[in-house]
Amino acid sequence: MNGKATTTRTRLERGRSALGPALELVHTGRAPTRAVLTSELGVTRATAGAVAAELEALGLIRVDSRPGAAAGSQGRPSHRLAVDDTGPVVLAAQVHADGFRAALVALGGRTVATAPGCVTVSSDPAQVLGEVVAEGAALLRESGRRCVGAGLAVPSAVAEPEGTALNPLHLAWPAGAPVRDLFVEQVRAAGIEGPAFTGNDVNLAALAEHRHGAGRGSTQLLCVATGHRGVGGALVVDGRLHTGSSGLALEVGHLTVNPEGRPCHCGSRGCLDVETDPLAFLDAAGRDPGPEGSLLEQSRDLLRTEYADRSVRAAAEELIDRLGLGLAGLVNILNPDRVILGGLHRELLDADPARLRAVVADRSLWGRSGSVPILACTLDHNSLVGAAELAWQPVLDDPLAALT
Amino acid sequence: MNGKATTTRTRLERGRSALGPALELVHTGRAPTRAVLTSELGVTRATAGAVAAELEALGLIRVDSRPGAAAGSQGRPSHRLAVDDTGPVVLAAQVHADGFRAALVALGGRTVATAPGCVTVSSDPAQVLGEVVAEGAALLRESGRRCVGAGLAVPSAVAEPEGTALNPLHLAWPAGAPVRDLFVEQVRAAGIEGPAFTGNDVNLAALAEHRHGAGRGSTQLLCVATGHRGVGGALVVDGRLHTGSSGLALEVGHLTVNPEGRPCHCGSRGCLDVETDPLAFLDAAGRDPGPEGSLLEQSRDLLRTEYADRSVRAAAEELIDRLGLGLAGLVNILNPDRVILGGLHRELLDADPARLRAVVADRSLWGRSGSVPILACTLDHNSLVGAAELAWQPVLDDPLAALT
DNA sequence: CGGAGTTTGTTTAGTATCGGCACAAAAGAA
DNA sequence: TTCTTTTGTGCCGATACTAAACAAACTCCG
Repeated sequence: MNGKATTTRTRLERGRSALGPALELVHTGRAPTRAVLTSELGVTRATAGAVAAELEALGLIRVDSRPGAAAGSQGRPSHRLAVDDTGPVVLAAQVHADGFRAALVALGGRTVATAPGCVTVSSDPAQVLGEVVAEGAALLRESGRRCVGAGLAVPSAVAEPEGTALNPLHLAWPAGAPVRDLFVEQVRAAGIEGPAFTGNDVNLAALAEHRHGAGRGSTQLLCVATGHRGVGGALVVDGRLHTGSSGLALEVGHLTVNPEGRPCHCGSRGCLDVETDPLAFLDAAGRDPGPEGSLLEQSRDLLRTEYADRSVRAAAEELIDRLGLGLAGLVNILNPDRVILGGLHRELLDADPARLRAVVADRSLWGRSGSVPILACTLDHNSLVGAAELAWQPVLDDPLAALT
Repeated sequence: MNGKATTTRTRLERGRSALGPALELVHTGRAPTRAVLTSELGVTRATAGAVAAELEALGLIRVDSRPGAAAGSQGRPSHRLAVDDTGPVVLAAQVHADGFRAALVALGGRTVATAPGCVTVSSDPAQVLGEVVAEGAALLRESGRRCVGAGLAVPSAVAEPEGTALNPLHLAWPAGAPVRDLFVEQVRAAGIEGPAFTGNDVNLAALAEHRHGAGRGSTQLLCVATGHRGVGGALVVDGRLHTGSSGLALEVGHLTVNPEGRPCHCGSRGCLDVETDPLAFLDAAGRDPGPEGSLLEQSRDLLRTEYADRSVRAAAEELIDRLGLGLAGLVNILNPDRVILGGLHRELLDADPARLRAVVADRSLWGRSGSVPILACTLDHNSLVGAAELAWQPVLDDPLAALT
């Protein structure tokens, strides 16, 4: 079978071209069987069989030819496809306002090991990245797995192609810190194999939700989220992040949603950033930020336990109206087929979904684009999973080239 | 050579895969010689030669092997490539507030025949489209050329996949008119060969500018224009129109650029639509729209001949500031690498480029994304050329399949 | 229980689209 | 003229498929 030990000249350069798409289908759960793989790829059964066999030989997927559960329909049951649990992993890392976290993530977005994370954050990016990579390296040693890449999520816009963090506001890092180079450096220093990538956390969360969460099947996915301070946005078009020409697309924080609103550091007033983040919510509800828990946690607790309180409810409705205005503007410009909200925005959606949807529909230009589904994100640690997606991407693009 | 009269089973289905990219390179002028084609395609000289020969055999391009002008460098001079002037054409049609126009457009965006157009516009879309298609059919008969498709530009958002005009405001057409189907019907009735497509005029103008005008080489091109009433936007990403999930992306007219501004039919105030279009300019300059010429022509005359007038200059500066605010919002969300302005916006840019660039830079989040080049469009009738691009697209995607 | 029908996997043969290589052709430079 | 540089062309083989026939594994129905 596939005596492929012959001359592999062009194989190494271009690979089997259906290999990448096939792996992506299995990776995202869209090809549970070989028969589905055949139709999704639009190739013959012979080709799909060869591709699946080659991916299995690479240790990336498992082809289960045993009968298994009845398929439900008649005809010969199809071989089941699944990512290989014992295959290679990538190192995923995330830095946020309250600490950092490292994890090993297998194909399919499955987290196979997580370090507890840390709550002390230094103002020196190199030190923080060194610590998080060290945790990842420890996980790798324990697991004994092969590592094929690393990804890092940071709460800041990351300029391409330089890989610099332009506004790491709540990390106390210097603006313009070369996070990508620093991360690559630390990964190399720790002896971890494979390429290393860096991206904005909301962008990566959107990527993760598109592949493994509430965004599956969407072709134009808009994601908006707020974690601690400020608001992030992301757009996934046909399965790829829309990063703009220099990685700065979807910086939605300075859409005006309240002309007489709070002053913003950008010089304007009533920006989405300062009108719909957790601090704005606590402020609108007349609460002072307490010492316990992050701003997001305090806001979430308030929304979930004291929603009956008049001031809490009024604050929620005010934020929902502002958020809806911003979303409507984005919907008019981007025309997504799905919107996913994260962080506090997800909590606001849960609190009063009808109100948010009504505001968006009212301010959208046409009924249909205004009736775009607005959903809550569904993955835990979606930025972390998204960082792993970044690292997996070369493998998904060309498995043969990436693993040799 | 290439005795290709054998079995053409898969050829008909998939075509030579480098054929489309090669034709696109010649079409957009990025492959003036066969040597450049070789490097641009990233294939061997042998492959590029075969591809060029096949495109010549199809009657799409001409390969000029005569010495010609000295190449400037040493070595054997490369064969020159050009689109075939005598090859097939597409029918391009445009409907706007002041009339309609039909033309025949060859590869390379060259208009080979134009009908004078008409100034009377009926409120019945079928009648207008029938007349413009009839003019196109007459041009075709005169020219004796082969027609491989037709494209139509309309001043309205066109919903996909239905092909309906959602807001044909200044045509007095009913909202939701099925323009795509009507156009296809008229094209079929006139006996014109090939598929027929319909698109928004600003979208198509952006496509044309990207391929043949000021947008060449851009990977993320933002285009904003205003012709008569209202403002249109378009985004071309990696050479393809970004239409959103249902064709409604880049409907930028209702960005708020002046919270205390003019009321807009959308229910809000100070929208880009009503703050930066020709009517807004005439209003700001204290002039009543006259009976002679379109609003755009009147505005242009005023700007070019009476810019010294205090009221005209003040009006221009007011509109520039509003437009800059809107552009800055779009730049923050889309992060384009180039911005092209059309219609009155182009005139405003010409009137005071420094002011407009300063406003955009000031309201953009980071210096670099704010310093995006802002240029005037360079093509005459760019919507018409864009409509032709739409019709050429199947040929550019797969020349063999499209011509058989 | 057993055949018919259905769906999927596998084998074999064939082919389109390239890459690699050697050589020829057309220019400038020495 | 001769050498060097650059480009075009013919030939061979490899890759990644398709097509078609056959085999396998299940359901359905009598």
